[in-house]
Amino acid sequence: MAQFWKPGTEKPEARVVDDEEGGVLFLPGSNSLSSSSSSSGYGYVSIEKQRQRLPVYKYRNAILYLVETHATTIIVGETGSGKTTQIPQYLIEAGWAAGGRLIACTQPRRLAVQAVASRVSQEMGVQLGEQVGYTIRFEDVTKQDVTALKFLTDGVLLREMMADPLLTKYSVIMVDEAHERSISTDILLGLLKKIQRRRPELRLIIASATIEAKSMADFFRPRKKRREPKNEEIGLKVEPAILSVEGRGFNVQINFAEEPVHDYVQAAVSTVLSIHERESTGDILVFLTGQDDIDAAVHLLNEDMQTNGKHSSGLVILPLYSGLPRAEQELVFSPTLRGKRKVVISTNIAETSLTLEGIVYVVDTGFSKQRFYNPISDIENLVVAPISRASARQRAGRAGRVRPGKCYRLYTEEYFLNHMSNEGTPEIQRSNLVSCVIQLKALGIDNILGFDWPASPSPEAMIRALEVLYSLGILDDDAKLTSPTGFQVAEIPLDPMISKMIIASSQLGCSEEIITIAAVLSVQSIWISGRGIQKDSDEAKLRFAAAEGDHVTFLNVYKGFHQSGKSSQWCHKNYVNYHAMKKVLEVREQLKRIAQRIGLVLKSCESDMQMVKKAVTAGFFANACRLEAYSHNGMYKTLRGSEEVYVHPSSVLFRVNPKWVIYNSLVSTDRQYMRNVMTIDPSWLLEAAPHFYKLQQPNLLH
DNA sequence: GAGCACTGC
Repeated sequence: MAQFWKPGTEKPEARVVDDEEGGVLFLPGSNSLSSSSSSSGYGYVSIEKQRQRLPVYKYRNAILYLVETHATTIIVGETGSGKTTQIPQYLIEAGWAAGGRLIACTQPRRLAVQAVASRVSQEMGVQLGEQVGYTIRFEDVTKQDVTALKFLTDGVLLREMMADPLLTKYSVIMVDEAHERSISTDILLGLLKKIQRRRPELRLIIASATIEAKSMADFFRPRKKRREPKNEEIGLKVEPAILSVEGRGFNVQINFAEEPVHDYVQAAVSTVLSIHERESTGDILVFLTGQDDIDAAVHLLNEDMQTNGKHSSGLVILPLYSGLPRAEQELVFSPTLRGKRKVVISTNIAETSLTLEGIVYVVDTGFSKQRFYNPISDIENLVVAPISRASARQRAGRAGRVRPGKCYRLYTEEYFLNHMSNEGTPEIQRSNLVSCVIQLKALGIDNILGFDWPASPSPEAMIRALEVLYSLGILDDDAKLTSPTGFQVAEIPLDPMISKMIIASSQLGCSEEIITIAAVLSVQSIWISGRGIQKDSDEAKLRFAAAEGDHVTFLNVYKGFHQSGKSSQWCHKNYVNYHAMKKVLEVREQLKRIAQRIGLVLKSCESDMQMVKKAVTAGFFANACRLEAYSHNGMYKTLRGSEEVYVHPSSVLFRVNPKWVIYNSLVSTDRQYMRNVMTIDPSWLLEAAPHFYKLQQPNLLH
């Protein structure tokens, strides 16, 4: 059997080990770290002890061995295993950051990056931003030549590849939460596999919470034809290694519905009441699909408390979704008072992004809202759809964080076993691909259809993305990035249609204004909304409303905000979201820096809104619509696909219904609503995209 | 007169 080096400060030597089993090594609890050797005080020992109690600790040597001897190591670790905070430290201790090299650990979310980096720097007893640092958009807390371990979002690592396509400064890259299969994780995995061929010494660690490790291993296993002789030469195994680390969650008892449930909101409410009546103390977490469902459930529970107080007294009912104002969101983290039971009614935000302590009961309706993309109509839709078994397990796990818990699934076991999919569809197969195609093109990957994806998007979606980018003048006849437009668009971290609008504004002399509009469009909403203040906020909005539509209205709001000295009171008074405006300022500054770097002209057109509108049209001509001549209910048809659409009631052009408009995006509910709408002169469409309109349908614009 | 699951550069 293999011999192991003593963990310590020296980098382990590469060694070839007889391993007939084929790469998978499982080695529980046989090693010990000489922990006392470097203890320098009580606090340090205590942290060291804590570290050793984590389940991942007993795999320390096994993990280091696998990383040393395998190009790719896949680690399946349940929540609480400690993999995210410990493995990067093991790598440092083993010398992977020696000689000025860097260790990277990616996360899908900004908050996770900050939290983990801060935790790890504490454990190592170093100042955050020195040896341990992090990088997220707008924030680079690292120090050149000092930082050895860097946490970052996978999106930031993708951006870094544009400057350094082989990521040469990294010796090990750990991709965490790979099971979530976000678009940027999937692109990153595809690219890292490519990098491995050019940089055989690079080590990858793919960390995932679910057992789909096998399909991940299949992905990273090189095709038989082109075996990697280079790797074999340096004693590296190309076969990915897989290692499982148990978690530290408590047992969760699963209860299924006996019969299929018809009204899941009502069923969720009854389940909460019966838990409250029959079960011992402990908070309840309910998973619903969206704001509508959640408000309805909150209402039903409150009603019950009033009419039937006996059953529901002592319940503290708290909604939770991302659109909720920050202060209300934070209520879910406040400790439960004695004799009270907290009921958090949440969207999927509590499945991954937020972790609630004290949850003992989970009610899982089996549904969530998911994005789907139709490449034929080029429309993204948000639909309520059944979750996957992996999601259901994740939801149930939320009940076992503090003590053994219970999960109530509002669907039958038969349904769970025979009708739920094992894993959800990866995001890349449910999305518009324009941004992702641009990123790959910018990295010199021209054959998009032949790219080795962890999960391939449909050819229809890829072709549609190529068409859209061609019509925007970003790709040429050979599907290569155009110069300079295509290369400039790739540098701007926004949807290509918005980037195109910015580039056009540089030529039209209104880039200051357009960059403001781009920044506003990239935040969720700059308005404060909510029940009870609707009328007031609508009235406030009218103070800024421009006849040209929402885009120019945004300019008015920004101007007012700027003149007020960026005051939060001004925002409050005008029903404008102060946090959103601060984000607008940040994005705006970043866009200005990028614009200057790629040679755009920063210039204001003062009050010439015609230029602003032409620039918007240059990016969004494909979203042009005409009011139906005999329509009395404000029905529009898109010029491109004759889809029936309406102005969204939140738009300043609602009920104004000008004949010609373009929109920024569509939301589909019972109708398709255009969000962020602007009036246009139809002749601009031919000007902006002659090939797109004139050639297609010559009589369209009359 | 309606609504935005969740991220990210």
